[in-house]
This record gives sequence, C-alpha cells and structure tokens, in this order.
Amino acid sequence: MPETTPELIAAVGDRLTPTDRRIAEAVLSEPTLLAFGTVSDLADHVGTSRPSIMRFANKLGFGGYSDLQSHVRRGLSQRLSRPSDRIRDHGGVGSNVQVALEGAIGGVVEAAGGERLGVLAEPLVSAQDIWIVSGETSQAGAHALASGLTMVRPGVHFVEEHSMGRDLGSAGSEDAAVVFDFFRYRRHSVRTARTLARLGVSIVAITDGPLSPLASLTDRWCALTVPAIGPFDSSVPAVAMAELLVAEVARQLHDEATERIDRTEDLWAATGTYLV
Amino acid sequence: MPETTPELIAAVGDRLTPTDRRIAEAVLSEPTLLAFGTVSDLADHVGTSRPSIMRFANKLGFGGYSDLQSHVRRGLSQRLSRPSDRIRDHGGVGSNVQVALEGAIGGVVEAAGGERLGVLAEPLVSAQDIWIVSGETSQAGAHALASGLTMVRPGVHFVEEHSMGRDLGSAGSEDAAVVFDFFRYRRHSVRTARTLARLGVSIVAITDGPLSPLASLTDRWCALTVPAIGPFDSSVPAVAMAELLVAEVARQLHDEATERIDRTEDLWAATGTYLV
DNA sequence: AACTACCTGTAACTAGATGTACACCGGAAC
DNA sequence: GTTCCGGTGTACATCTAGTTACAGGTAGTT
Repeated sequence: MPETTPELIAAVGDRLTPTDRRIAEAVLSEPTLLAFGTVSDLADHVGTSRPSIMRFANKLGFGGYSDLQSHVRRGLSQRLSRPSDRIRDHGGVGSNVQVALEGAIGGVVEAAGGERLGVLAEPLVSAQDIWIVSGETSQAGAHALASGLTMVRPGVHFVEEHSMGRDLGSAGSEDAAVVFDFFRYRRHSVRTARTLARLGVSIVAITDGPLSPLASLTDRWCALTVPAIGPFDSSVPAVAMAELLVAEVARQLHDEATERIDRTEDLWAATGTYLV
Repeated sequence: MPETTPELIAAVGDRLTPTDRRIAEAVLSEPTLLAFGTVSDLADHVGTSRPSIMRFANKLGFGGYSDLQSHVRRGLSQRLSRPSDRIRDHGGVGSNVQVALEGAIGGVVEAAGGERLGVLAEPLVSAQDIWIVSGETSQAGAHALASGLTMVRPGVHFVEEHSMGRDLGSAGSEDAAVVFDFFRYRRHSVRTARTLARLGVSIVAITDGPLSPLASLTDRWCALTVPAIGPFDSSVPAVAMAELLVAEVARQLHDEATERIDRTEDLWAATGTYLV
C-alpha cells in the first residue's frame, strides 16, 4: 500500500486522464494544496471543475476528497512533529535519565537555533547593567549566567530575594534583565520581572513555554523542557542555556571580553587562586 | 508582530481564562490540531464548546477561527517548503555544542553507573552535617547540590570562601563533604578539602580524573568530562551529577525525605511562594 | 447579602463545503 | 451516418463548518 502522495499518484500514473494529470502536477508541486485546500481551491488552481477533483481522489483509491485529504494530513503530521517529540516517542519516557537529559539538551539547542540565540543575547551585549532573577529549579542556571557574564562584561547583578528593593533602585531603560523560572513559577521572580519590565528594562525570559507568565512580558523568551531527576526538576537545561548565552555575548563582545578575561586571569595569577 | 503559534500565545498569555489555557496547551502539544482541525475537533479534544475556541482565536488577535488557521497554515507551508533551512538550523548553531553536551551527559551517567552512585551518595545519607565546597566552573553544580540536598535532609552547608574558617568550625568525623573542582583546581577548594579530610570528614569528590588532587583524598570520587561552550568550561556535567546524587539520597532516605519535602511544601503554600 | 462582571455553554443561523445525478461533447467503431 | 463511450462541466441536495446571540452560573466585591 503506497503511503506518500507521489507514491499514490505513481501507482495509478498510467490511468490518468489529461485533467487528472494537471491535478497531479499541481498537488505534487504544491504539497500544501492537498493538505489545506478545499475541492474548490484545487479546482480553481488547476483550472477545472470540482467533480474532476472528486474523480481524481476516487482514482487514487479513496472514497472521496475528504479521505484523500485525511491521508495526506496524517503523513504531514509525522513530518511536522518536532524532533524532540520524536525522541520522546521512541525512547522510554522518564525511566532513563540519560534519554531525558539528552532530550533536554536537544531542546535547548533547538530553542537557541537559527537566529534565536542572537536575539536573546542582544540586550545582554548592549545593556548598561544586567539584572539576573531566578526561581527555584533554575537557580543553578542563574548562577551560571551571573558568573559567566561577569567574566566577559561589567555591570552584572544577581538579584537576591531579600534585597530586591535596594538592588533594583538604579535599574532603568538602559538595562537588561534575564529572568529564569519554570512551572510553579515563584511569585517573587514573576513580580520582580513585571516590575523591571515596567521600569523599561529589556527582559529576556528563560522559561518553560508560551503560557508562562514571563513569556507575556517580552518577545525575547525561550522555552526549555525540564526533565525530572528523581523527585526534583533538573536545572541542566537552564544551565546549558545560560552557558550558550554567555558564549554568544562573549562572541559579540569579542575584544572587550577577551581584555576583561585577561585582566581576570592576571588577577587570579597574582593572587595564586589556582594551583596551575 | 509575533509569527509562530507559541509566540502568539505568549503575547497574550496573561489574559487567558482557564478554558483558554486548556486550549492553548492542546494546540501547543499538538501543532497539527490548529492547522488541520476544525473548531469542533478542537472543542472536542479540549473538552469545551465551539464558542470558546472562537473567543480564543479572537483573543489572539484574529477575526475568527478561519483567520487563525490560515495564519498557522502559512507558517507551516514555509517550514514544509524549505526543509534545507531546518537542517541548516540544526547544524549551524549547535551541532557541536549538542554533541559535546550529550557526550558529557553520557559520561556523567557512566560515572554514576552500576553501584557507583550508591557509593558516592552513601556518606550523604548517613552524615550528620554536609559541607559543600566548589571551584569555579563547578559552582553551579555545588549550588544545585546544596539546594537539592537541603530539600531532603538537614545540616547542609555551602562553604563560602570568605567565611570558611567560621563555617568549618564544627566539622568532624560524623560529617561528609562534597567537593567539586576541575582542572586548574582552585587552591581554596583543594586546601579546604584537605583540611576537611584531616578532620576526619568523609570526602566525596566530583572532579575530572584520577590525577586530580581531590581524587587522592578519598576513594569516593568520580571523573566527569567537561566540554567547552564558547570560551568557558561547561558546568552541565557537574550539575547533572549533583542532581543524580540528590535523587539517590532522596531515594535512600525515602520516608524522611518525603516528610521533609512535605513540610517544605506546606511552608511554601503558607507563604504563597509559588503562583500555583 | 446583593450585586456586578465575567466566563462558559446551548441553541440558532448562515455560508460554504462535499458529494451526486445528469447533460454535453468529442472521437472511434460499426 | 449513426451509435457508443470515456471525459468533462453544470446544477442540485445535503451536511457540516464557522459564527453569533443569549442565558445560566460563579467568583469576587461592595
């Protein structure tokens, strides 16, 4: 039994009338026509009548146009499902920690793909000061970001819950903030993010999906999938994303960043911080 | 102007009613529902009525469901017509990073494999107090361990460099210490670890190989491979190992840990720490 | 305790979809 | 020349889609 559209057409290719053939060419060159279009759309596009489309569907072995369309859509659904989902489908879900973590890493890379990483990092390059806010399962990510960013640029501040008021006194529209938080969003981090947004600070949100309260604050957000390790949520994705952000900022600030790193290295050497 | 479905939803995420939210979750987890499905399909799938779907579409800024569906279909058509772009996306940004991180995860799982995780975690189960020490690239791991262990047992202390003397005053042979450090071992962490070892504290070392100065202090050590992300070393392996340790301790302390977690949850609920 | 505002679902309407019956047209065979 | 037949378009019936109007219920407020 043939599956894809070209296979279906090829199977009856020798029994097609001229009009059938024009229809076939159209659906082959524009796959979405069959998936999305109505009988009328197709007929207009090909320059024929609706019943011809019907007969075409019948000739391919379907009871009607609806059946043909359903078949095509099922095929597309598989292609459209995201790679990470496919991994999840194949591997056992939570049983294997390695599969879960590698899936999460894949999700991070996907979320940072294309131009996305640059978009997320942009405010961190140009901002005067940077404020970092985090919830519970994301603290490790926030720490990694704070420590990494401090290595490549000045003005990085970690906003502690107890000293929030004092810390944010000087925040303004020249600044940027990175907010980490995931499901069971911590009230404090969301409130802080809202406050910062109201002050005109550019918000970069690392969170778990578009339904997150953080995602509605800014266009610069990304969604990570958070696997569970034992009873707790993993902070591995948050940390990985933080490190990607640091790497991107370092890349863009290249000269300034290397100078700053060198200075830090000199300081470490002078104070004998490291053994080697 | 937002383009993709998640972006559309995020833009109005804070103005969604409970039913809207269920709809959003459905269309996010099953992207083809919006592209292919009818209003009735969606309503049935979510367990709501057709008008609610309509209001959802309106809230997203469309005149009706048809407009929303057209928008989604346009987006999908682009993805379908240019598969080469998607390949480039996955290859360009992070295939190297992805391979490196997944390799590191594999190393962590291997290092914790067999009985090894139990051996490493054993002192953390029975110790009276736990001291956590870390170097530079491992701080995120140390933080993750400290925060996770605190959730499942008492007496967990993060040893800060500046307050080391005071912190360690009460350390003794009933205690355990987890030391994170990797190449270019930080003088402070190594010295602290030696001091603790001399006090009779059981040392658990998370480091990078048998040649590490930490590995010579104890039999309970494990070696992780640390990949580079941009100019810096990744703390992802350290974080992953920390989380495995927490999970193992939680498993062994099952009753005590659940009780403690419950108490913490109650406290969070009472103080309204979380949004949900 | 009453009120208000806002979700939410039921029911009705309209438009456009699919599918079918039928008529037309061209060419080939008797 | 007439007849048959596959291919095609027209017209119609039916059904389901999207949409809108309205009423019931609920939560929060005064």
